[in-house]
Amino acid sequence: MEEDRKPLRADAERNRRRLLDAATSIFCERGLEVGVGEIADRAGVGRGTLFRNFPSKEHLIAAIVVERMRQMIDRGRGLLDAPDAGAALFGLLDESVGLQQADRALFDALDDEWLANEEIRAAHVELISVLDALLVRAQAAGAVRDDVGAVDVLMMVKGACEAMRSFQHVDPGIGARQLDLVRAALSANPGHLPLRGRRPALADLEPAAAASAEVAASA
Amino acid sequence: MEEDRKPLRADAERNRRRLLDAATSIFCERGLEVGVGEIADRAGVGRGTLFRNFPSKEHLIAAIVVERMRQMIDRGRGLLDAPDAGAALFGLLDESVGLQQADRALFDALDDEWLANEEIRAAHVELISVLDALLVRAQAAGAVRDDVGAVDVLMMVKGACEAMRSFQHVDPGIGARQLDLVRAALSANPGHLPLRGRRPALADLEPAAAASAEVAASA
DNA sequence: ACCTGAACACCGTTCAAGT
DNA sequence: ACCTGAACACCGTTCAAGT
Repeated sequence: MEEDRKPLRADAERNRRRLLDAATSIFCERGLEVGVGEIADRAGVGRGTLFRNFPSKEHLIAAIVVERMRQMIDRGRGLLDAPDAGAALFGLLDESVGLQQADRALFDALDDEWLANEEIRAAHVELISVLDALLVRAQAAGAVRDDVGAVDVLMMVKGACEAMRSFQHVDPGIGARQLDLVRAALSANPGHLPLRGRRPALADLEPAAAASAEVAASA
Repeated sequence: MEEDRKPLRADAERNRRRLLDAATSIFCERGLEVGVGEIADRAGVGRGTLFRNFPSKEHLIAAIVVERMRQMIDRGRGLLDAPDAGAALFGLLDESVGLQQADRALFDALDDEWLANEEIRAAHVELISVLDALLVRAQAAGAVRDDVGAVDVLMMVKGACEAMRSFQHVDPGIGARQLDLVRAALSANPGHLPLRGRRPALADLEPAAAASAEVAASA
């Protein structure tokens, strides 16, 4: 579950970092569709080296996304014993959205298919479990309604990020505003109507059983 | 502002429809990255015909998105004189999310760059103005808080759609649940904290002044 | 072990020839 | 006017040769 990969030769490790850094800055500047050639150039390595470290362009992007998620995870862990549980949870969400605003289109890259990626799913599970810990504390403190789960929260935040991405050029404050709406939805406010469906559980995030079931059904 | 294009020869018009239909079903079945060749084949036309009707693959996708948005716009107009203003607004949102769930990844395709597309921006403006009309009625009826605008609502719905796209395979009910959270955020509930930023206005959706300003700044 | 860049394959797009 | 499909250009990926 931790951040160790099989150890690489010193120069290989350095190249991996250079590629990650070059890709991060280029993607943030100009979006996800810049060519891999340019990335290899900026990193100062050959095209082949990129594909030695990352099986495909998508895997490279995934690695960057995982780094971003790890930042959130670490920050979340640091907030686990903050005095004000509600402020801790919403503070993390604010920071996440802020991070997203600085970059451009990275967090967004998390559709169906990306969850097939082993690393991304692992990071997702970790992130949700940290979020869950923060959420439970906030609920115990009476700052958040009891009928929501960490997956609900993550979904709303991802939604806010996505929405922000579309409209931040027309209103840079839209991210913070959307987050305030998320907060309103999650507040422990009497008079809230009950939610449809059931409270999502951590166990739901297992390997893509849906996909294999679908294949079986079509046979 | 209306749905008339310069009239085409009968066979051309028929080919355009065939391409739109073929693309819609193929994209829904297998996602946005299927080749244009396959679409032309299913439509029963040559590759070149596709590019005669749509300047690029992106424009083809945009045309489909516009059709979807027009469906929402028409449905919204039909709800303008419904007796229960609150139910009308949230009913439309529910239908929109349902539509999204049936398809796969179409509505989602609305990032920054897409708004540069003239047709999409026009449809967006229309959609928001209908949403605004429904929203104002719902607010007058006391069903929705007064400090939100149509853009806020659209952002939250787009967020819910996006979130749903990531997790509907693990929990098909997530869309309805997210919408209930949106409803909770928008409800006229005393005890809601004030929102950061200002209430977005319709006038904000003007041509991409941000982009040209950016270009000017870099000179 | 790892690096390199020329070569390959694939796919969006164009265009000369046809109706 | 519009259609067609072979040809082009571009970009992700591979691999034989090098260190």
